[in-house]
Amino acid sequence: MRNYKNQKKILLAVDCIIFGFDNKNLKILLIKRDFEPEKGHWSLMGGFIEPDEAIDDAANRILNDLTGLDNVYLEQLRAYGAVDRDPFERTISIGYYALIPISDKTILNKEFSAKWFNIADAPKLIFDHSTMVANAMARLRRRALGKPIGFELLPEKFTMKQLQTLYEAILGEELDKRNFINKINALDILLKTEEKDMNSSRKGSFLYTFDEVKYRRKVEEGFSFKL
Amino acid sequence: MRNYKNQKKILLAVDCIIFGFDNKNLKILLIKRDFEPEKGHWSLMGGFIEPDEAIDDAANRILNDLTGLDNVYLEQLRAYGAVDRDPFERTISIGYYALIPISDKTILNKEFSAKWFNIADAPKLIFDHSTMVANAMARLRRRALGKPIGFELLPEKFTMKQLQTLYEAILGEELDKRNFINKINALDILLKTEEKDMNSSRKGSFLYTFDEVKYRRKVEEGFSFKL
DNA sequence: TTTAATAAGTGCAATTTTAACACAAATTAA
DNA sequence: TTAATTTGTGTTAAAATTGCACTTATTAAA
Repeated sequence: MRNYKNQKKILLAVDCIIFGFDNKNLKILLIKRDFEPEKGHWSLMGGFIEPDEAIDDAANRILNDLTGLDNVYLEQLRAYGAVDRDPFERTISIGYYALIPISDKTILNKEFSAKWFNIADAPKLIFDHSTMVANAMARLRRRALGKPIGFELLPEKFTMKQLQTLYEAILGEELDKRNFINKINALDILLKTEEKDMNSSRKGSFLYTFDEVKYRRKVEEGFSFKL
Repeated sequence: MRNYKNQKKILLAVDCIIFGFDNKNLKILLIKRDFEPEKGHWSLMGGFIEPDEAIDDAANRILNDLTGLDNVYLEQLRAYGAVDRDPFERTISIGYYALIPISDKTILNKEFSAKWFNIADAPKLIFDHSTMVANAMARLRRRALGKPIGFELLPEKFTMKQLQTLYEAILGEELDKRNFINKINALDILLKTEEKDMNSSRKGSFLYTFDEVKYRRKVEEGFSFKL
């Protein structure tokens, strides 16, 4: 240290762990890398940070490049900086995890040959990307226990079952239906609509939406959820 | 993205939030910056990352530069990357927080004019360093609720009172003595020695040490502490 | 039209965890 | 000998969590 002169600069990248939920499983969006090294292998979506670009902006840009989406839920995980993590050239990467809905409306940029994978079925990833995914999963799990989750991952209207399945997918364990409903209701963030979803059962199940104001308030406050 | 050519490199730094405990208050170690910009102002200890150096190694090196200590508890916080966070030159910084004992044996490198401050009394810091400290505090608080803490911050032998005071300093609230002792004992990580510390009271209070094996096991396992 | 099948919807009791609380014991300085 | 100080110790009430089973609505099939 002492001053800025003679300090060497380093390549800086962002890699995005993009989570989605298909009403059944938690998934991640991976791309097939089209340049060396590791060309043709599965990878997180990533890109380099420009000198005049905030890290958060770079993450948003990179995510938009792939999905066309803006205003996505995006949160920094941490920096990954082993010297040889990228064998081609020293690159430090900052991991971000994103939550997006899996929707027909979202058109993925063809250029990247992206594909959704169930977390459990994900292929081997390049570099330290598998570590990033594992870290992101742990982070998402912690987040689900301390703040409401689902707004970013579920369709606008959803059934109680879907919400429970989402929690189960994130936490990796089965939850008791009655206890789950009691706890979610205690949070007071849901609005029950008059509508029923008739696809899942003969009886049909009521659709809910999030009360966005209350939801956001709970996100701020946080809580300690024992599901 | 697409390839590595024409990608611009960026200056990368590490800044350390160094926590200590003087048996009374939680403190942070700050330095007086001796170069521009912001020369003469209080700052976190920091330095640049070398091209052939892992980020973790850089953090250890920088901490060692100031304290002479090795094998310090050091954990990455996150990366700070606003474009103008350092007005002199675009620099992305990765924050690390460290836990070290405040001891007479530790000789601080004079060159940095370092000084311990109570968290509450800390001066205004340069750049976004105050944000880093706030983030580190929040992280430390969360850590204290999920894993044992104290091994890195307390002297080898300590009283129950000291441990409680440490928790109170980290959590920022007073704790009930009896409940605290019950919970700590339930963790089963302490060894009671025969010795008493006679400084704090006429009666004297028993000294404890950590059972390092059990302590480390609990660090791995984690728990959910409601103090 | 009746019956069978399916998932939705609903509450309570037992257990565990957490929170609140006060006084006696040991020691030394006055 | 007395006063002052901090240590050390359990119980009880309240709150949170867990485990558990039957009825309802509806449609597809018989």
